[in-house]
Amino acid sequence: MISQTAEYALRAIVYLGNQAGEACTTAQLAGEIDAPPSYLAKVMKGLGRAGIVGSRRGLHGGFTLSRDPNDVTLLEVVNAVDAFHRIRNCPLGRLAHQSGLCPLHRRMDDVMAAAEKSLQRTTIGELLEEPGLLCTVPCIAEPVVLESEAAL
Amino acid sequence: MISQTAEYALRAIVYLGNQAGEACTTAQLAGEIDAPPSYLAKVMKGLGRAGIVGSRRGLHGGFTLSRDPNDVTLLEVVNAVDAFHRIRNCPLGRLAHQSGLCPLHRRMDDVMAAAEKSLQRTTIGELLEEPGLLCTVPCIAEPVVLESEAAL
DNA sequence: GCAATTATAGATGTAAAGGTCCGTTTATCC
DNA sequence: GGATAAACGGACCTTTACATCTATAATTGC
Repeated sequence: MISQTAEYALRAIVYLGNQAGEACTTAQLAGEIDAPPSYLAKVMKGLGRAGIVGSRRGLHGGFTLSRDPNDVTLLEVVNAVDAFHRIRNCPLGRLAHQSGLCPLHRRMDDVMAAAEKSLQRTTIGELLEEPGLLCTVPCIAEPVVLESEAAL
Repeated sequence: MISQTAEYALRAIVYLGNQAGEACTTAQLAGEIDAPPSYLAKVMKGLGRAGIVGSRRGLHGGFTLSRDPNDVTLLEVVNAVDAFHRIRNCPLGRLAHQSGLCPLHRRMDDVMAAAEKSLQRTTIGELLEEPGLLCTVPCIAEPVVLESEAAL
């Protein structure tokens, strides 16, 4: 549902939203949100095409949020890089189900619909205003050493 | 979220649930639920290991539901073949978020949690009792000709 | 016991998602 | 204008999900 690509996109947008208009290069961003730099470049391209971020080339260039964070929903970000899929027709192509899915797929799509709506309800702005630290903004933060590793 | 593999598994279980104990071979099943036979064989193995279906080899063998359909949840079926993933720790491994996710991942996991719960609430039995035709039980059903194809 | 039928196991192939690399273009600084 | 720093575009590689194939083991009917 949320691909790795969408994860990167969301992290990047949240980070940019916190930067108050300061341009941020792909390399910087990649470091901050812990994404592979060259792949992130691709993801940012997608966000640019969708009009969510703007970009400037050359020295002191980089990416900025091009819209009000309160106006950008999580769903928009996800859809920009990796479209969210609802079940619109019977996956088996049954004629009898052209209008109206069977009970199974009705439920499945209900789940999808709820997820979609939930992503649409939340804006980047809301996340920025919430008290908790954003994990794209590490303060005291250090990489976690897992118990399994620590035991070695 | 729901992989192709999970789709096949759910279709198969729904179909078997409707067969009232009659054993069904992989080849038969594959035809009915429109899944690649040799791949379905693998999927069924997974369902067998999870104890959801039982199998018999040899002539007149095949698969049967090994439990009461009212007792098998959609989530169980999905988990049997392709575990459902929640966000339990900060994906960036931030120490500051070992207990409690950041606002972004809190939302993301909320979406997952809702989906998980929704899948857990519904049983195979409920689907079988619903009025609509199951699309794994084609009656009048013929493959749909899409408008885009019909226009050619 | 033999032939047919079926699940089981595992090796292999294919397609899509995830990820890297490099040359080109645009902008800035000196 | 030359050097540098960035996004851009596209070719390429890698990993994983999806799918196929073949051989083996269990079961049945004769």
